[in-house]
Amino acid sequence: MKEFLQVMKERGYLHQCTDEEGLAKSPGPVTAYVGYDCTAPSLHVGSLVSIMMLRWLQKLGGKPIVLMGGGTTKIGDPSGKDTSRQVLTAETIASNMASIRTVFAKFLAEPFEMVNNADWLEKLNYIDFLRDFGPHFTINRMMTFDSVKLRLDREQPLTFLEFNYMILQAYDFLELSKRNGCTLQMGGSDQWGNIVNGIELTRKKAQREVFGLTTALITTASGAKMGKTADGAVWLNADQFKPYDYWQYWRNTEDADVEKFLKLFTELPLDEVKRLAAIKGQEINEAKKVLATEATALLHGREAALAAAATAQATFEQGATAEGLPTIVVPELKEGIALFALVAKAGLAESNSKGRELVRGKGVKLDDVVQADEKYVVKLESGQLKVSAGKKRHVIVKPG
RNA sequence: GGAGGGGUACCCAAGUGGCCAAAGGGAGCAGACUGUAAAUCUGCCGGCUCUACGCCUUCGAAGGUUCGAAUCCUUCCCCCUCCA
Repeated sequence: MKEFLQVMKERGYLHQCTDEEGLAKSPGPVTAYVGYDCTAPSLHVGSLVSIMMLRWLQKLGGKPIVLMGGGTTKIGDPSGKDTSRQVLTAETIASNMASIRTVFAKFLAEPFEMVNNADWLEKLNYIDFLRDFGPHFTINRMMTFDSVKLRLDREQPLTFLEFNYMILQAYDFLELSKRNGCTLQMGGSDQWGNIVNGIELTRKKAQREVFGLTTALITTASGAKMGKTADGAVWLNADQFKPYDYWQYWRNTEDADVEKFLKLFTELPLDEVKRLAAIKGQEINEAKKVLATEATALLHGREAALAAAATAQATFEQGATAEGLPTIVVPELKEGIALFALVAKAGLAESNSKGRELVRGKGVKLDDVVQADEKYVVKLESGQLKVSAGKKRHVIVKPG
């Protein structure tokens, strides 16, 4: 356990821990869990930090539990949010959960526990639950937690439904400590309050000493939250975010973040990380490529990572029309199609109007040549053409 | 229940009868510079198409006044502050 904490600290995961010394002294393999929402069909890179923690835990002999919030997602966590979450249907939650599961199989070795809190939360009887657990939570105390306080301070409504979320999450911890001998809950810093509640409840109801550990919210050096790109969130599921795009995401890391990300999102030894991070100027791009390949390999496998790296190299460094770029068949090419329409067809712009704007703004290249006339007619009987929007988005189009 | 203040585009925020698809900022996209980085500068930035200065939808909701309303009137909904 000591070793795990050591790694957490060295690699920059650790933000707060309820009792570091106590946790370090835990005998035997520690069982720890992280809870995940099922609000979307995929997790995004924001969740990656905690997934990596579970991975490290397992590598170092601990037992990771992945808790799927099938029950709590029906309530909606108010932490860090200004407005209530939209209520999802049970079907949506179930299908999201199934989709999210696949990611963990890539990061964790079998066997690992995966549980769904709907299994116990949905069995609860309201009156019994209130009587058993209600007395352990005071409103006074709950009002002091950030998730509640922030909402109130900002004069945003907090519904009773959401107010109950932290109680249910606390109950999860108690339940897991009983059924799985779980003694540690990990999560993002916004989960601190929820985690602390769980620890207290477990102590009161089960007389067990359990621990909490949080990570700092990971932001880029320029202060932006991680995980946003031109096309939205950086999803972990391959069907929503292609390995190549994932590789690109890491490749585009800011200089100032390279070291931090290498530590958090790859498993390279620290001296190797240090060596890579020491590179200055243009050469730091080499470090970014390593970061991209290593991070992609963890999620999508080394083969996919290397393929992405090769595609990127061909596209950016040789200016070639690389394999691996998305290819779209546009039959209209035979007849000739206006450039703005082609851009839209190729998925590089949302509509013809957007296509025009992009072309006018000198954002479109045909086989690496800028073509700023939106009405330029592209005609292609056979073969293929590379259409680029900006520097990073490329598509191959062919007539058939 | 009483008295005030407020609800504007993805977010913040101006606008208080025509010049308003609506200032400014942020975010986003593109360009320049670079290193597929950051910072900076420039352009675009409600939507759509036949790109016209055209059409459609927007200033909490519904009606009304007016040639014309985000702006005035009426009713309603929601939020905030103070009082009870």
